[in-house]
Amino acid sequence: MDKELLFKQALGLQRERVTSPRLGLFRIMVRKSPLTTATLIAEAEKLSIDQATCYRNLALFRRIGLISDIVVGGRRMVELTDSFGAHHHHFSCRNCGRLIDFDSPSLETAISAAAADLGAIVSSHQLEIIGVCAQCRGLT
Amino acid sequence: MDKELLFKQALGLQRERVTSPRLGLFRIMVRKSPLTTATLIAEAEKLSIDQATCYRNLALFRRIGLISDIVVGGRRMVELTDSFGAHHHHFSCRNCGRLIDFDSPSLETAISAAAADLGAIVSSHQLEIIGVCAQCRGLT
DNA sequence: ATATATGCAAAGCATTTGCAGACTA
DNA sequence: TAGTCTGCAAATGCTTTGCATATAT
Repeated sequence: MDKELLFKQALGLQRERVTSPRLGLFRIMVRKSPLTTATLIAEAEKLSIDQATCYRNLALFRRIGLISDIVVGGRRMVELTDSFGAHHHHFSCRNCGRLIDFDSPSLETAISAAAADLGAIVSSHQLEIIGVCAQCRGLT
Repeated sequence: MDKELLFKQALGLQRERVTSPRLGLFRIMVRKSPLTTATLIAEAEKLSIDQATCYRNLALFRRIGLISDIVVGGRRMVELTDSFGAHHHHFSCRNCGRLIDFDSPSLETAISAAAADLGAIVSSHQLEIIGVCAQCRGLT
């Protein structure tokens, strides 16, 4: 369950090298996922990691399934896949912009059922709900 | 139920003008939604609509809720919102790249329930399932 | 008639690429 | 050591903006 170990193993399995910039980028992501490329690049710069290296490794991480691209609250972001955290979905508040992670077993069931209806096999899925959060509704 | 009429009304309600480039862009979208900005710009060019006009109107359409940004099959796209078609979700086949629209009442129920658990009100939601389609599985 | 939208061209960001040196396995 | 990865800098691509003219209401 050690994320960095999983990360190194994932690279190893693909015959990809474990380098210090790669580890640095991964740590930033663990800390900030989901994040924009701009944020990643800004954080990476503090560690003297070049932006070309950021983009090259984003492509690599994507290729080997470590991250996925999502749109939350209308902004493009990159997020570590479920391998590095509990599976979850996003609720995005259109009033305060807050992002809330959540999960629901019955939702998962419904998703599997929908895919089964199509005769398809699911490898992953992502859901975003946009609305107004409890706090903004004054329920808190 | 005439889409163009709805479109004109939506603009009118916001005190936005109905212009020929706007109508042209809308028609392209009705025909190709979901599409990439690159596709939109390419189609628009055939109608002598400038790319600056594309971007300015994409921003407008987004602002008044006519389109939304999604990521399908790892590609950023723009899609007409439910006002202009039946509500649906996307299934994207990782093998053949095919995009299948689907909807499922029990899924909708599960989504509402999940939001209710958060104390939130839903204004919209979007789901993408990635997997292998029936045809690629040889079930067809 | 008046305010807004458009096309064109230029500016501003974001992303990718070429290359020589640094580093992993 | 051999082959890959990195930083740097330049190139490319995507999106936004300024301005004079055209257009919708």
